[in-house]
Amino acid sequence: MITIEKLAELTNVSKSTVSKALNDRPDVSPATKRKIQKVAKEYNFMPNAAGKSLKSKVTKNVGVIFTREQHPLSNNPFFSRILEGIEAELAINHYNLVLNIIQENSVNELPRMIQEKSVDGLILIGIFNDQFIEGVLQSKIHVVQVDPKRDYSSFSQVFIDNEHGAFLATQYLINHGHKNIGFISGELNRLSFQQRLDGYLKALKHYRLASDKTLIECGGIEDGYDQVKRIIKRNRPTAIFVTNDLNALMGYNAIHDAGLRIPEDISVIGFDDIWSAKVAKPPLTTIRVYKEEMGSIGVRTLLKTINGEIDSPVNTIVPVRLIERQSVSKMNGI
Amino acid sequence: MITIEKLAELTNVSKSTVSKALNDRPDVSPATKRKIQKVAKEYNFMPNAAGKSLKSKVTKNVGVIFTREQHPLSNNPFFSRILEGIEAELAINHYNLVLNIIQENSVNELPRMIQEKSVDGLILIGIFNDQFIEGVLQSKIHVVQVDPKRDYSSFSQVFIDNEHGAFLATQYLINHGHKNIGFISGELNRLSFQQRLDGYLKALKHYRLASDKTLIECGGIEDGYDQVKRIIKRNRPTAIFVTNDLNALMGYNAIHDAGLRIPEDISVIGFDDIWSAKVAKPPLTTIRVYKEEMGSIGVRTLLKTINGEIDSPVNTIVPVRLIERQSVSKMNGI
DNA sequence: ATAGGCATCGAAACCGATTTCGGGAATCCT
DNA sequence: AGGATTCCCGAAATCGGTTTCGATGCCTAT
Repeated sequence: MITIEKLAELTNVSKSTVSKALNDRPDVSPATKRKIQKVAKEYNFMPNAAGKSLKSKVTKNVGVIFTREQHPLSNNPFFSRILEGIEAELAINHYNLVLNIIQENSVNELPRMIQEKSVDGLILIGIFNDQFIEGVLQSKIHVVQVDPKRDYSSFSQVFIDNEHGAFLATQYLINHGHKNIGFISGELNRLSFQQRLDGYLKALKHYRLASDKTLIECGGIEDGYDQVKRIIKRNRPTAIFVTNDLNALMGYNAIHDAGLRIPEDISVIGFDDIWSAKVAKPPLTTIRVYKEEMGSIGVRTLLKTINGEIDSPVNTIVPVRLIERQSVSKMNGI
Repeated sequence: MITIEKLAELTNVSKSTVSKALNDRPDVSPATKRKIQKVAKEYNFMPNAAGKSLKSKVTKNVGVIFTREQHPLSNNPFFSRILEGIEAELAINHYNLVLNIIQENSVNELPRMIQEKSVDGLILIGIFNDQFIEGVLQSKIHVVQVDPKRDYSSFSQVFIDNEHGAFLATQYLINHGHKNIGFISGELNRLSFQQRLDGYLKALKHYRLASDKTLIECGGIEDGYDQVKRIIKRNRPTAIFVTNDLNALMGYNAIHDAGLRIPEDISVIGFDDIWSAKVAKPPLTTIRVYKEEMGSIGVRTLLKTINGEIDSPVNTIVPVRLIERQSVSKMNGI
């Protein structure tokens, strides 16, 4: 492998001049600049990463940290989509992506890449304990949080428009004549679920429907099957808004097992628009979340703060959209 | 951030001694070793990655490269599972994971991480063109290929036991009384599909059933819906072996649209065991592939070759298992 | 002709680690 | 006691870049 030193010999200049030529610095004559760049290309020269970052303090790496709960992350359909968005955006900006997956509430030390100073910035997705956040904060590294489960005001954040999405979903059910609408979600201490509940309640209020606590099922062991089962037994709704597709599809089975049909007996609407939603029987009407875009936006704002174009945290909200399929029916008279 | 130089001042020794103490070299007295390590822990010292790898030539990074076709990789349910397996195994071995996703047949240059010498080894998943392979080869970097689509004999490889899995699936259908068994797969130039076809044919031969070309549908635009549709129209089988779950589930819809029931009219068996297979209606009987394990094995053999414990390529085949669910029925008389 | 200014280049320091090698002190052997 | 080992330790070189700053040569203005 060729080094800058060898290039200097080949072109009969000093290695400082080579460095300056390759970085297009002003104090090199256009002629020698061209000469050096030509030879560099010829020999397929690429500066050694370690040498470069040792002095310059920039690594051109960004760390991406996901947290998982018990279950493998792969079950989270957001994971790969967001990751792919992040990867693509980093690639076109010539940054490397260093991936880390950590246990949600493991109190282990900071990832090595932070302590070793081998990343210029960090993208966080998931739930992090205070100790972790504290450590990141005092490492002075640039951070943006994607789809935060709590409000981390010290970082730039990329949000899903949860409230609006939930509003759309609920509104859609209402417009189809449903008045008895169930709501199912995970723990409300996850920001996104709280916001989706807010959107649901807002839509009910807007259309002057009473909200009913027996129609709402949040948290506990988040299992669409059991949640749907309970809500059907307690107060038979004509439609259920399950705030993520994974549980909506598990809810499908609960509905079938109760001897009911979708959407004739019960309508279901989801949130996320994962792949399985499309091939489910019946295909699930849901709120689409632009996952790749979230990753891409996260990267773009991170790079801006790395480059000093942003000095204080900025929050951005990415829109959602209702995808109409076949899991919602019109009620009588509509 | 504290450096080795500062540590030297704090402990009143030279920085060479500090380095040796922290790396547990023999020529430092136990006493000073303890002293230095204590202070290092106290100040939370972590050696700078760039400085370390510049001289020592080891980066403690491994590159992971996936290829994708047109579709986003996220649609490939193997992606996240294998990746997660890789991540976990790298993490416990204190390696960083640098992720790259490239277009399947883009002739672009080698990923920067290779040219910059910022990884100690490479894990490849997918299809790579010859130019790429050539580049990797002459970069002298250590490589292992996971689930290869062709036989890259110059690298260590981790295979799925495709042939045996296909044999198991076909055998299972035969044991349930099916004689007219369809086979659907992607292009046979993908090694895994060829091997699955081999297993299918082997099982037919073993049970003395004739194979029938009109029952076999490989490649083209790989779309389970159309493939199943065609095969049903051409030669109505009582069971179909679709060699990946994704297409098997799309095939479900084709069967339904033809007015047929699963498994009463047509049995279906898949391959891969993706998440959706479990929640489909009916739940899909399939061959489980241990995806995390493949990633983990890939990493382990890579690290072994990095450490010089392996000098020539080694292939490992990871077993599969039949997961019995409800998409296959017994034929009359069984 | 001389001073000042500008463009171009290179020597050397530097970044933070590892590693080599030589020297001094302590210990061993006869 | 004297020589040979062994044990510890540090000075300095090294890895591959970047950056500072001074030197040189040429051009211009006076």
